[in-house]
Amino acid sequence: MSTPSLSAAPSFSPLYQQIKGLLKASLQGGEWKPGESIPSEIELAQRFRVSQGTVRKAVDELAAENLLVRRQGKGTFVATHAEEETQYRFLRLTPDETEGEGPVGGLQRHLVDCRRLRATVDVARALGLKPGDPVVWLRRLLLSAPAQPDGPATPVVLDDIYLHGQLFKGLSAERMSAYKGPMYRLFEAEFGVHMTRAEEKIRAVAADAAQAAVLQVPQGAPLLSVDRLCFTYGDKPVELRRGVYRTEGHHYRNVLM
Amino acid sequence: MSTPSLSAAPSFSPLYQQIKGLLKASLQGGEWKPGESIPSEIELAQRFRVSQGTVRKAVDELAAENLLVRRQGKGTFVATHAEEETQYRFLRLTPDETEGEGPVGGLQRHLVDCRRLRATVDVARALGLKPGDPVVWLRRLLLSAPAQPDGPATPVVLDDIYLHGQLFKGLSAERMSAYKGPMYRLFEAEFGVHMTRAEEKIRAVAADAAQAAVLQVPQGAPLLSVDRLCFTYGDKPVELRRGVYRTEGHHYRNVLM
DNA sequence: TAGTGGTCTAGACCACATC
DNA sequence: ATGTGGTCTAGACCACTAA
Repeated sequence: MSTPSLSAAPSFSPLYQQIKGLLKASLQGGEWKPGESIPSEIELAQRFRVSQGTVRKAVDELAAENLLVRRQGKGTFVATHAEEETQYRFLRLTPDETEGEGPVGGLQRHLVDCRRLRATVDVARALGLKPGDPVVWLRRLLLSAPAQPDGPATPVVLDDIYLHGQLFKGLSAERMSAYKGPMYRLFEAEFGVHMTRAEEKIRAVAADAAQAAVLQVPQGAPLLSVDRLCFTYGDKPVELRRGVYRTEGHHYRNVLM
Repeated sequence: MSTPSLSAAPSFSPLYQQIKGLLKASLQGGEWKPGESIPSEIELAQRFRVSQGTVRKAVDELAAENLLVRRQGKGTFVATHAEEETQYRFLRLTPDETEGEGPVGGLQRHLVDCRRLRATVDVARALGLKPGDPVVWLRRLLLSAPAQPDGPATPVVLDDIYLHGQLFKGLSAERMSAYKGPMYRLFEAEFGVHMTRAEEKIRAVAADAAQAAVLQVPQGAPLLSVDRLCFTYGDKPVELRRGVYRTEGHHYRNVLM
């Protein structure tokens, strides 16, 4: 391989970046599903006619972006929301006393409502749709494990979730309730939509009457408002989530580097 | 170099990890100051008696952690809070209308107070001190640029800052006010303390009387409470910052991967 | 034992900044 | 022209996993 180059690659970027793009395209195209293994580095090197080191650098970056997961001795796998470690990858709410950095443990999920609606202007804009396009709307509640066993669980999160209507066609309250695992795992398993990345906008708001009733706080009590826009492969927005969090006993944790 | 190994390295970890540790130690020890360049990869490779590729991997990781900054053709530099790009590296508050992902621009800083105090129990615990140990306390206000030029600036952030007393001995209101640049740059320049990392705990709270007055909101209005613990080299905690943010017109932005 | 990812080396060449 | 980081290769060997 005297002059390494991809056969028909007009763009002028490093080889490993081009490989990375091809791998991303394969992920987006569904050549490898979440949880599956991708070909070994040697195979990929042969396929793309580059050295193993170049493939390695591409895979390294995709692993750093949490699109792939490397496991020594076993292979490289497509990231999924199925594993224990990544259950609540996007939920940054943590009990106050916890020292172990872990996310909130022992949450109960409760689906309040699920309907098919037409996108409002702001929802449409966030999801890249036109106003009036179909969306799926979910409302669900998260309750933290009770202090004593058999004690009452306290509600901590109320989420309003808007999903891209085309991608989540058959979603219903029944299918949601039947599923035991985390929501993003269900989205992968039932609709083939893997969430890769999210952006959140956080504000402090006063609880309105409805929120106050559900979260068992006085009306006007301060709540954390978390607007999350969640993307799948190709940075395509597919979920808008408006959550309000109770932050007595819990907090939103973040690390800055 | 037939059998690559560090002369006296009893631990059993990859070479590049050991190199990384040595580089970190040099940063912590002040061999290279923020903004300065470190030796070239070739020099480091000779010093540590490893190949350039091994040094490269160590430096890559330190650059990923924002401890070093690579500049092609120029060299590798110790990260600093002086550059434009990293001015407000740790401030995640953003104007609502902004599309460009940038942090809040055109902020006015106003120092309200500055005293030497004795650490309370919680401050001491956060900073790794004993209760009663000396700390420096700062209160400062951030005001966003006015809508119209010559219009009134609106207060958006009220920070209470507690600093490790030993490290910030000569800090005074005068020195703070005299300094034009960002606070973390002053800390580097005047006290040799570079902030490497921070952890934040975010809650929604109701404005008390004092906060309401300063931030020009009604008492009881919801505010974002941001508790930041900031670390220097060696993960040593040196600053505890309790901020309350107004979030009408601004929001705390976060990206989840 | 074979296959995977992980580490390390040595050397070539490219892109960028500076003199 | 020189020195820096950036890319790419080829090959050796190690560590882990599974059959």
